[in-house]
Amino acid sequence: MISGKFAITLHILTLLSKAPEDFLSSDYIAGSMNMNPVLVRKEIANLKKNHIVESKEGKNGGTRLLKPAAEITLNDIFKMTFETVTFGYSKNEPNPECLVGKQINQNLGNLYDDINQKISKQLSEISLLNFADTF
Amino acid sequence: MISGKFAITLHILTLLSKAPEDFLSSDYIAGSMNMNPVLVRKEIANLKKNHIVESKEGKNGGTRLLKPAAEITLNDIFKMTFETVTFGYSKNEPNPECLVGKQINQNLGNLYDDINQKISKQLSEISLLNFADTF
DNA sequence: TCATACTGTAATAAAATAGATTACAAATTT
DNA sequence: AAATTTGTAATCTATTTTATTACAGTATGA
Repeated sequence: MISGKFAITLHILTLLSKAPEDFLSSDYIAGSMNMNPVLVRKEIANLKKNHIVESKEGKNGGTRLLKPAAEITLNDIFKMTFETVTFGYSKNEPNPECLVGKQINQNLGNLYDDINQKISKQLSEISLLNFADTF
Repeated sequence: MISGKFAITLHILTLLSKAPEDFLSSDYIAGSMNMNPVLVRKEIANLKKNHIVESKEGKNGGTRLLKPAAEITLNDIFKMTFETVTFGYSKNEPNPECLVGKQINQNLGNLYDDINQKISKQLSEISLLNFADTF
């Protein structure tokens, strides 16, 4: 299983980018995604922490982008919703008596680092605007 | 969360590659990984389905590689343990009345396809032998 | 000013997935 | 024949993800 944070966040931002002046409510956004508004607000909290959006409380409140969609890359979104891509580690500590067990996590980490660099490069070449324009 | 299938399978194969003549038991392998032998046998079942290893039942039985470690790529392992890399989809069907909701999964899928191509290319350039040689 | 409509956030529950364990039949070796 | 190992099903436990409930705080505007 993989958490839907990236997909949810990108969905939120796509909606916001389509109406950059307006404050959209978490309820409206949740309606487009068919999910609970509280979860939307949680992802928005993360976006705020990263200075991508601002929110206004109270009646007619909601959330809007803090900067143009052209200046937000999918890599920015990736970084704030995943630490890294990994293909996983074994859950338990491997046996340190074993040559392979002793080093496997280090070597997997190196491999995953390389992959992440490539993914980040690719995602940094796509802006939110690029993505939103495909709708 | 992400399943450890890739990491577990790669660990198994690394061990097998270090003793390509011998049949290693699931119990021995599980010892190196500090995990349950039944789970090891399940991943081995997957490897057998993909003609990467063969097993022998009975006393002194176990598993060994069917082909040289140089001829197995990390992409082969990736393909048999993950369908694809995704950064996830929202769990629920999005709202088909919404322009964004209607298309989001398609557009995410396209993005993920592009990423998978790059990852596959990168992984196909690393053989099991290459990986095992770093131990 | 007061009802309304929002956000923010904590606490808890439910659902889904991953991993561990148990059990035992079948196969092979010695 | 005894011992060892795979193969696999069934079940249980742990962990993670998602949903829900609840409510305090804030802004709007009639």
